[in-house]
Amino acid sequence: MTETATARRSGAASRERFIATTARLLQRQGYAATGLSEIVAASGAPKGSLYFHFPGGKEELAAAAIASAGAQLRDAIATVFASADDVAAAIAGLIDALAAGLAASDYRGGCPIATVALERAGDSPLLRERTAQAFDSWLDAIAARLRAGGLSRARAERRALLVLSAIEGALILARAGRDPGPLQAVREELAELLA
Amino acid sequence: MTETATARRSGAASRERFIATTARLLQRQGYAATGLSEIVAASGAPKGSLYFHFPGGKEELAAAAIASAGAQLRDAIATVFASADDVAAAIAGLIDALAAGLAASDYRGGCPIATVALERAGDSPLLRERTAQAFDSWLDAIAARLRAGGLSRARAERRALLVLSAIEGALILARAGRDPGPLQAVREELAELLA
DNA sequence: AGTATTATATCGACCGGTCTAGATACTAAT
DNA sequence: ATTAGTATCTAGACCGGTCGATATAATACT
Repeated sequence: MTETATARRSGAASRERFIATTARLLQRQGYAATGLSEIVAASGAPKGSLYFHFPGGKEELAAAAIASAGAQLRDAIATVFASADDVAAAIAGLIDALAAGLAASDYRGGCPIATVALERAGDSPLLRERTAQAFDSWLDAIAARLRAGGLSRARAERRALLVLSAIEGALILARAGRDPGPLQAVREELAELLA
Repeated sequence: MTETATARRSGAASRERFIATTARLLQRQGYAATGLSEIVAASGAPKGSLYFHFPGGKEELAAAAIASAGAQLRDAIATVFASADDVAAAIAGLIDALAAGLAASDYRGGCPIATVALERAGDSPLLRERTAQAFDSWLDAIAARLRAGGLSRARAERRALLVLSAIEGALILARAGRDPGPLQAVREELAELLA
């Protein structure tokens, strides 16, 4: 209840470092391939600290990392959308930003949560739920922009599903092929559809 | 070169069993979470046999499983397409078949190779290449159908990328949400676009 | 006899997780 | 204002279990 200030500040800092490190590793290699030792080493902290901040172990840490990465991308989507004139430009801008990030990571980045979603959806209800929530938050952002562009609520939600699905799929294809082509194709096809 | 017949037949049979078992496990839990012990146990074979058939170990076995699953889905796509009157019906039929398979697996199935593609694209050139080849073979099948529907080669290839991307993405969203909604939305939106 | 295949035992390395000890910093009583 | 007390957080050793991989022997077939 009565919480000490400075002790918590330092503690919260290393907690955030754990989350950020984990999010990056999960994005690149998924859940099962990311060991706690690797997380601890990359965070520059001992293993005991990790289990102080995340008593639930790897799963709780991953859940926090997924939530963090989900919120971060949701904000990034909102930022891109805010500086776009029309719906087509908004989607194109989002895809371009994702394509740039993917290439910058030498095709190791991609969606920050898709890998974990696929790996753990069947076995971890917690992670399944967290990934689903992140996807939903992105869908909400896209659908809101589509509604602002004149679509009805139902149509906007349906179309947002197409847009996000196409982007997620294109990120997979681009990563497997080490080629931004799929993202460009999706951008152009969606531009036609949205026009 | 001179290969014995019956010994190889029995050997080839267990080789196929390894591949089929591995393909199923990779689809459901990915590469890193699937142990060789699990594969061996599910195959009903000893571990020594596995390393006789796949001296390259886990990676070679996974590559064979990916190739097998890729060819199998390519054939399934061709089958669905063959019994569809127009392009829109062909795509809708494919999505319906995938949605049915996903629900039948209690949302554990999905794309047989996407998880491995995301997990290992950055670390295993062999698996990256194999997953990319499988995606390409599906793209070819879809593009061929689109060309038969009247599109030019370039437009068909671009649109096939959108179609496959949207399907792959919808499979992720559906799995994370345990809900066929994303697949249905993509089917309906694509039907409009293709009409 | 000779090769192909199976079968099992075992390897070192690393897995996620737990434990205890110690350092740090804020609280509260005097 | 000092200091004893307490909660927070760090630190690293350590656990049983499982990982992918290998070695060697036995079996089946030509």
